[in-house]
Amino acid sequence: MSKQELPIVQTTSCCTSPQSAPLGEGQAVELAAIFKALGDPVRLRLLSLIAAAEADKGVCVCELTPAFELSQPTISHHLKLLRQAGLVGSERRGTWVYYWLRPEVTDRLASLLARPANEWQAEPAAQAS
Amino acid sequence: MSKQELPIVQTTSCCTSPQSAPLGEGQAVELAAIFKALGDPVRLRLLSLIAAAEADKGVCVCELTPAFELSQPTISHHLKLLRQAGLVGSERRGTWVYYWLRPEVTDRLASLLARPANEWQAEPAAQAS
DNA sequence: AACATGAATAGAAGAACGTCAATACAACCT
DNA sequence: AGGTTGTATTGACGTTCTTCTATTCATGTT
Repeated sequence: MSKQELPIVQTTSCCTSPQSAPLGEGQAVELAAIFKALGDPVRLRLLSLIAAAEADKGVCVCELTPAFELSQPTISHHLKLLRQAGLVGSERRGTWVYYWLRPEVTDRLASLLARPANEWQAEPAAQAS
Repeated sequence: MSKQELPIVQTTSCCTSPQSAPLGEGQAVELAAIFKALGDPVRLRLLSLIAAAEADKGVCVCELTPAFELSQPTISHHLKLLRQAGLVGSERRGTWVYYWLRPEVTDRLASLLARPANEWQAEPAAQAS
């Protein structure tokens, strides 16, 4: 049970099958899973709290849970979904577990949404300055 | 029944209640609704097809439906969700209905995701060039 | 006016989701 | 070793979502 799920996205994506259609089925499934993780108010607020922390430090779950009027298992569940989507990473430090943002993934989504008129195809992640 | 739903987002958002927390509850609900609309492979592909078209022309539903192995009502339903999220606009031209992208909304999401370490707060829409 | 075609709506069935209470696991501290 | 605190997992319940078939609405044509 100590299996750590792999993130859905590989930012170094090697295209699935760039046929003719823009955004192939495979990529659509992959991206939709990430957007679905963002499609909940609690998870969005969690992510914003996590993103607000210093990247290398991370945020303790013990700081996140009391920010919501939800049970601790519910918060834990949402954090798990964010992690499975690849949006955050997590690590245990002593008694506490810390979560941090993975900007590669959010950047990928941002670059995808930023130029919708252009290419929605596979994009080898943003190489922003 | 001829009521045209209003998009969820008003890009000229007048802040709900910028308290202390990053991304207030209200904004989280609002944004999550948009991300949820993106959280389905079919809708993502629909959006990419719509985005690929010339902005002022739009895409006919009659071109979108045969691109999927789904029933016509199902496609119609997904298009409705994209429209309710404010991601696309639609218009009837004679026998056919056309859909087009609303870049203001996708741009807003992009700018939100692009700088997660910075401010997730209310953002008066991107004022791109 | 009747008909044909494109698109939206209504209603239903099954799967997936969000939440909780209860429990299990992990690490620290006597 | 036993107890305490922080976090994750399990199982259940009600809601929401995706999809379908059947039907209705809208427009254009004969």
